[in-house]
Amino acid sequence: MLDPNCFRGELHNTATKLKKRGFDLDIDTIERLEEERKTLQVKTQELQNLRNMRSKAIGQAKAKGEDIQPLLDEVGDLGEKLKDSSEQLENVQDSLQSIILGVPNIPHEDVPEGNSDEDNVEVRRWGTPKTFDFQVLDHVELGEKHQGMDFEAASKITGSRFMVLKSEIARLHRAVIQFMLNCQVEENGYQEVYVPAIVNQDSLWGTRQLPKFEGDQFSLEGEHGYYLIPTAEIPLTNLVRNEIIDASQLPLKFVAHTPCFRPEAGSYGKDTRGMFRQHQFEKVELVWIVKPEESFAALEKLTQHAEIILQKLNLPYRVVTLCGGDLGFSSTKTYDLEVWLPGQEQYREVSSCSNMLDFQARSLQARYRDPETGKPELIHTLNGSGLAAGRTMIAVMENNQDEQGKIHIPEVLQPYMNGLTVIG
RNA sequence: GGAGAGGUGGCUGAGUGGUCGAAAGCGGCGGUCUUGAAAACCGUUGAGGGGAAACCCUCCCAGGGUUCGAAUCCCUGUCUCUCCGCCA
Repeated sequence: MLDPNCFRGELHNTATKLKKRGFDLDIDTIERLEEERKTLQVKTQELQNLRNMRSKAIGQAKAKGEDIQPLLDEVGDLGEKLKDSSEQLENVQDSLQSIILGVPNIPHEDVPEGNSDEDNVEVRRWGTPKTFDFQVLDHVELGEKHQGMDFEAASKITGSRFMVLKSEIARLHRAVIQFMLNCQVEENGYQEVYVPAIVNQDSLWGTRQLPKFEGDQFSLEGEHGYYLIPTAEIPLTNLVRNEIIDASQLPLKFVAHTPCFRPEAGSYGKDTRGMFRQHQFEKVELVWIVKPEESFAALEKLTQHAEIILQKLNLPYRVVTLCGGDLGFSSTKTYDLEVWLPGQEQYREVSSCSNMLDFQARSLQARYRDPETGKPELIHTLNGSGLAAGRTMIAVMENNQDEQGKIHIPEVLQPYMNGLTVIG
């Protein structure tokens, strides 16, 4: 959530900045509620002060053995008034809060104008899409050719948007994950973390999937109010919830491999073919916890760390900056990595790297102690996929096929395939 | 799953319904002493919020309740620990 001060003196400025992402701030309502809040809060606190003083006086009188009855009479209807006032205050604060919780992060000034992914701006390209002098197969055809993908089995076992992988393809999938994880741990200095794939509501509030995006998670039956994670960003970022971190510990760089679960509501008819968009998929996630002044430099590094994976796999890709309208709720700036898929003849998303500034940290109450002032300050959080495993595997399959439909294993993956160089 | 014990500041750990936001110790910071350091000694040191300000409010796991007044009493939840059972 945004700093409450964004809704006081800064209100009009905030509203202007939010327009970039197509968000309309209800200025009039906020101004009215703020006014009421101020009056009621001052009044309530005065009454509390009065109560505290009276109670104290009663305590002192009793200690001296004096008669406290006159003092008790004096209290009168103070309790009623206080209750009344604090209830009103609570109502106003709830109204304000529910507005504020629905307000997304302010886009960074670098973020391009625009409404949809068509307005995203390409930053750079790496590699050149190979030209094939034969009819390329997409990953579904390749997978079925090698008896490595069984979508019918998956829909029998569960339903649509699930998959069964077998044999070398299943192993290739695992190889991609191991490779990515090892690379981030051994070469880029990440701390490997194993986390729960089921989280409680507090964690979802912390990273702001709740209250606004309840429908984007699978919730579990039972009295716990648990959810399946749509991304490891949630458990990883919540590691620092309610913590005051020593400045010397920063930056924290976490990497984890987890399954991710997404209902994909609202994407009917989109990417229905193959394993591009699934209800369950594997992902290696990168999360940084940094000092505020370091977060934009961190975003560049984090993005590079995701890119290195694609480079080592020799997969052509491009990097785009998301425009205001395409930006995620909590992000101030996001780079998407899009890998070339010969089967679709287009660049498709395999990673999304975002700087959340203090937007999540505020609801997480995640802070560090500033050595200068000795005071706790909100940290900044960042996250990015490094990378989505299934989509990366698709790209490996499609980009490394030959005329016979054989899949050539990239060198860096061969050690994870027991030395296998080609499938088929 | 059954039985019991507990959750207090950065940490350990006291706390009788009434100046308790909380003793003490450790740690941190500042100082005295020292050529320097250590030791010793002295001082200081929780978080969040409101208000133009003086100053005030809230917070002792969470949420309710009792009371003029709750860290302290009651209820519910939650987590941790110990024992038993079960188990990968």
